[in-house]
Amino acid sequence: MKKSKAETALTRRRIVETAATLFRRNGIHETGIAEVMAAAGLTQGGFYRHFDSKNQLVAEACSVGTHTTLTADIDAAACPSDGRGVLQEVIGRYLSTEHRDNPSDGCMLTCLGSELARADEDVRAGAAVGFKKMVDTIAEQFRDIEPESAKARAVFVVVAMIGAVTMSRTVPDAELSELILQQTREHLADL
Amino acid sequence: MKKSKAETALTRRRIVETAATLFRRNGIHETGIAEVMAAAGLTQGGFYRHFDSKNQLVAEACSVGTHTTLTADIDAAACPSDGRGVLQEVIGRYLSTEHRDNPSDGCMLTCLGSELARADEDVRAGAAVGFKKMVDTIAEQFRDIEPESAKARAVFVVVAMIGAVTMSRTVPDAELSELILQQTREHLADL
DNA sequence: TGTACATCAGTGAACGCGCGTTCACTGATGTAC
DNA sequence: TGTACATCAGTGAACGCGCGTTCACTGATGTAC
Repeated sequence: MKKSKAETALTRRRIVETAATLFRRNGIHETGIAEVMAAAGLTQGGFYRHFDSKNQLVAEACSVGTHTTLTADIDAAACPSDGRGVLQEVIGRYLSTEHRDNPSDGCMLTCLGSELARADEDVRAGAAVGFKKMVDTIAEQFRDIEPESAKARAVFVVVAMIGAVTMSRTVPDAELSELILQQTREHLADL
Repeated sequence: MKKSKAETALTRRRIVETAATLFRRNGIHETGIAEVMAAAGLTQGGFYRHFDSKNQLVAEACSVGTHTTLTADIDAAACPSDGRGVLQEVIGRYLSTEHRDNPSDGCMLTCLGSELARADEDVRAGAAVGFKKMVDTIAEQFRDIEPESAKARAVFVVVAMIGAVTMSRTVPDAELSELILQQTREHLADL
């Protein structure tokens, strides 16, 4: 059963990406090793050939999985279909009902926010890497102000978006959920 | 060992409040029945005399525990020490390092945000009650605009605050954590 | 180039622990007479 | 008011299940000669 190094690395990456998706969908604690491995087309026994512990997987999945979506969205938004700016497009996508309703394809920070806040420093450091990338990506769009101010403003935009999507997923009242997204879109557009 | 009705009700409330504190500190999944009961000065066996399941406790703890702190803070802020308005005072307290560093005394929505987003509808409904109270409390402070607009604005304020405190707890970088709180304070003050 | 051995990714079962839940039992209080 | 019984909050042990982790084993690939 020995695999080539390239194949092993590929398998490892597949496990991390599968885990990131499942963590987003069901949370870290609710996602078991066996479930991750099965979803990756493997059996649980093989897990420890790639990782020392579940916690190591969590840390990797968080640093890899946090920014992927936003980055992909930025790329897609780089040439927005309508006349709106890139920033509007990114904010609009993040605060969309699609993002709200599809956590497993979405932003990890929103899906795991409060779980990450209580996690090991390793895991939190991984999440922070993703957070900083999000901030930088947004900050780049504030071209008319100084870099320092742009970063500060981007920090606010990112945390407001995270809070908004989290709460829009929490309230069962559909109207209120919409209001949360819409209000956040409007207030952030005013910056 | 039979207790009077009043005593039983008191015990039940103590269990709910103890649970709310532990949930805030360690999360729902990480907090066991036995731990809650021990912290309330009881043994685990008695739990099911008061509740049908852990989930029922979670739902109650969320609806009770979500707004307590903010409400208490509003009351305390009703006569702010310095010249600032009540709104500034409330926002300042929510976005303080004290609140960030003491989750067990703080807002449940921030502590459990992403866990709540994936919870049963019962639990989410309980959390939504708390969320709406927070929004109403903030909206009352926007006296110069129409109630509808005030509510809409308050929704944004609340979700931004929740996102900010959650992320300020996540990033291990102390400077960035401060920046998150400070920027959110400033941007919300501008409303 | 061909052969023999070492490596190690992956398998599938088992272990051990924690946690939600159940249960037989206790004994103080409430209730019926 | 006093007595006998029923109730039920609380105890402490046990059950059963799921999950993280371990382990003996397999067999295809890499490596040494």
